[in-house]
Amino acid sequence: MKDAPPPRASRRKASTHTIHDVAALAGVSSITVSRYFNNPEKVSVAVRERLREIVERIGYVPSQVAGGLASGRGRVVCAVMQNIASATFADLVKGMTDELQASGLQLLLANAQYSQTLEENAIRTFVGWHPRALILTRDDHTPAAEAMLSALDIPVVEAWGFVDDRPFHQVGFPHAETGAQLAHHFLEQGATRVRFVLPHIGEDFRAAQRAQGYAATMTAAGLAADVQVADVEDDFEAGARTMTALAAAPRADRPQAIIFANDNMAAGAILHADDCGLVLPCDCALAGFGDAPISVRLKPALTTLRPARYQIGQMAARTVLRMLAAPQDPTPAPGRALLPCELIVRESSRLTPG
Amino acid sequence: MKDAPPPRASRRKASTHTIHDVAALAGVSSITVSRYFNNPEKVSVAVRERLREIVERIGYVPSQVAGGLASGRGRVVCAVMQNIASATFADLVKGMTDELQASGLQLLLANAQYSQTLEENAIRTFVGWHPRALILTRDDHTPAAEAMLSALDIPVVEAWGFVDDRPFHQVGFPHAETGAQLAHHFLEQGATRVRFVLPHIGEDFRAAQRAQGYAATMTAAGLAADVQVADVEDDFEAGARTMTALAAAPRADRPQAIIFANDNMAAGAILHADDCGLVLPCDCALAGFGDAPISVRLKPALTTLRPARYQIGQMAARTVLRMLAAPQDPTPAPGRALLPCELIVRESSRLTPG
DNA sequence: TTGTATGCGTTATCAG
DNA sequence: CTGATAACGCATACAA
Repeated sequence: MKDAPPPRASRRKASTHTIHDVAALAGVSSITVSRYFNNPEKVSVAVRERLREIVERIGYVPSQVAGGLASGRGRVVCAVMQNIASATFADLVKGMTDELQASGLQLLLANAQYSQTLEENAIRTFVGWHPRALILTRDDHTPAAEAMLSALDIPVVEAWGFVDDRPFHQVGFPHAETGAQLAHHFLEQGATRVRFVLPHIGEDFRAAQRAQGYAATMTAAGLAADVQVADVEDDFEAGARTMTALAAAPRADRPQAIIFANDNMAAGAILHADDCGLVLPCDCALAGFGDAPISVRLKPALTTLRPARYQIGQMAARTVLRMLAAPQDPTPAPGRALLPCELIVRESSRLTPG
Repeated sequence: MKDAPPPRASRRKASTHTIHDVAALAGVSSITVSRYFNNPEKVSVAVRERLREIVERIGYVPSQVAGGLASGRGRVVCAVMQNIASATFADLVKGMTDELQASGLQLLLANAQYSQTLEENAIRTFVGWHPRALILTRDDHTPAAEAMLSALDIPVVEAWGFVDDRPFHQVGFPHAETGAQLAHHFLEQGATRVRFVLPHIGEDFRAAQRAQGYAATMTAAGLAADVQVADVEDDFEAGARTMTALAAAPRADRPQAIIFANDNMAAGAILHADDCGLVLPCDCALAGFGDAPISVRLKPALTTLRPARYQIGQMAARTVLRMLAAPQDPTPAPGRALLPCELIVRESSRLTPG
């Protein structure tokens, strides 16, 4: 038989109320307070009202940390983005938070800057938070990341892209196809020389996918694929330089149309064309990607593709919610949500016959 | 004397490794594993190496939830933003995450859409996460929110603005002053009729602060303050309509210069001026706010103010880190970091004499 | 340098 | 409808 251990110094932080404080004030046990928050209907109306008043008065808020530990299911969803400084990021995040908030789920964000390694690090960090679900924004991960994902045993959504044969939910659109779409748009108008301009030393692998779709379409049509990579970081400047170079080239060598990997490059081109003595779209037809707010205001207005950014974020979150609400389905078939990426035809892409 | 209670069903989730699994595999006690993560130097090199191998092999990641609960200090910093869809949001968030990440702190974000009530809700939610610090992006809160903030007893940073006599750390710049700065810019050129155009039914209270600074300057100069509010949501459209109205007004009634509350409105105006038969800046000088990437490319290039967005996010995070690193200072004087908001003078604001 | 005992604030289980 | 008890996974205090 052991002696009673000596009392130890307590580490209670006096500054915060606990469920026990509320229980004591109400003259009930703490589990009743727990139920008041999680299953109010299982608490009598009288007690409920008393608790409501006390909680209100002392400003008690249940600890997500303790609750998450005890229940084994925290209220956290994690998302790894690729470019936290882009408009795409903002719209996706808004879509996700708007949708998750109502369910009391907290979104944790990380930035991978288009890097597989940074994505792996982010996932590793997130694992420590025991999230209920994970939202990723690419479909090619490091082997280590793939291993963690399958070991996690939680819903995983790959948003923004849309590919086949993945073990995870897909919410987005096929990027290569959008490149093909723009190529077709020009081929249908009779173009034979169409160029694709990628941003500087490509971090953005989606842009590269669009370029591939373009190239495949050109090749299939028996035409030459002409993919160029910008030599400056700034997208506007890159577009402007493309125009300068175009004006300097002999007319016969010029492409009849240029597809820019994003609207910023195209805008830079349009705003600089006049300085180069080029008249758009006569001297060269243009298209972009992303439907930036400014694009419709440019002269000529920019033809572009409009991805459903907000809706993709929203749908990714909905997919998560659906999976969490569903009964314990062991390995459900991954959901596939194909969201629109609409071709917006404006003046800039009108090809001059001949 | 009571009977031994019957054994209860365990709720262990088999799917995740714990610190005990690692300890068992290494033949040490679990506290040693805990130390390996938190104070590696207190563990012998031999054990350290063994643990490193095991952790790597089974892919163990410490639970932030359990750790946070046990230590009473989770690795969380919370931030309430005002407009999650804006470029400002993206830059601020990037500055904060870049800075916090190295310290292993996780940033939790919420969106308040310029609403005090939504901010209060967000703070209430965050309280449940027991964050180490809180970053806000306004300085006027509801009484309830103020009450929670003082009860929290953690560092609170108010970022983006910069006001006096607040109990919390300030990181940003005084917005009213920037409005005054633009007003002066035109007054110094001899302007007497300067207009300020606010975006539609103002959610953005910062824009209103800039307008106040403008108005005060005009009044002080003995001139009339002329603040107009856009009648459409879309900023580009609002700017365009401003030009249309300007062209329709008799020349003598026209302002000599217009300050737009943001660059998007100014861009809309510049892109539409030609359609109205207006020549800028001769017919009217223009200025904006925010230094959008496109602004320098416009014809004429747009005069604007360039707030140090990324640096404000970074400095807000640094302030948090500094406070957390500092010893238990009970109520330190709030820090005050005044970050630059630079006037970028370009062609659009050149006033035509006479 | 390592281990033991205890508690963080909440919820799951089982009993009334 | 309510309550007693034992986890949840880890870190702190203290002892060896």
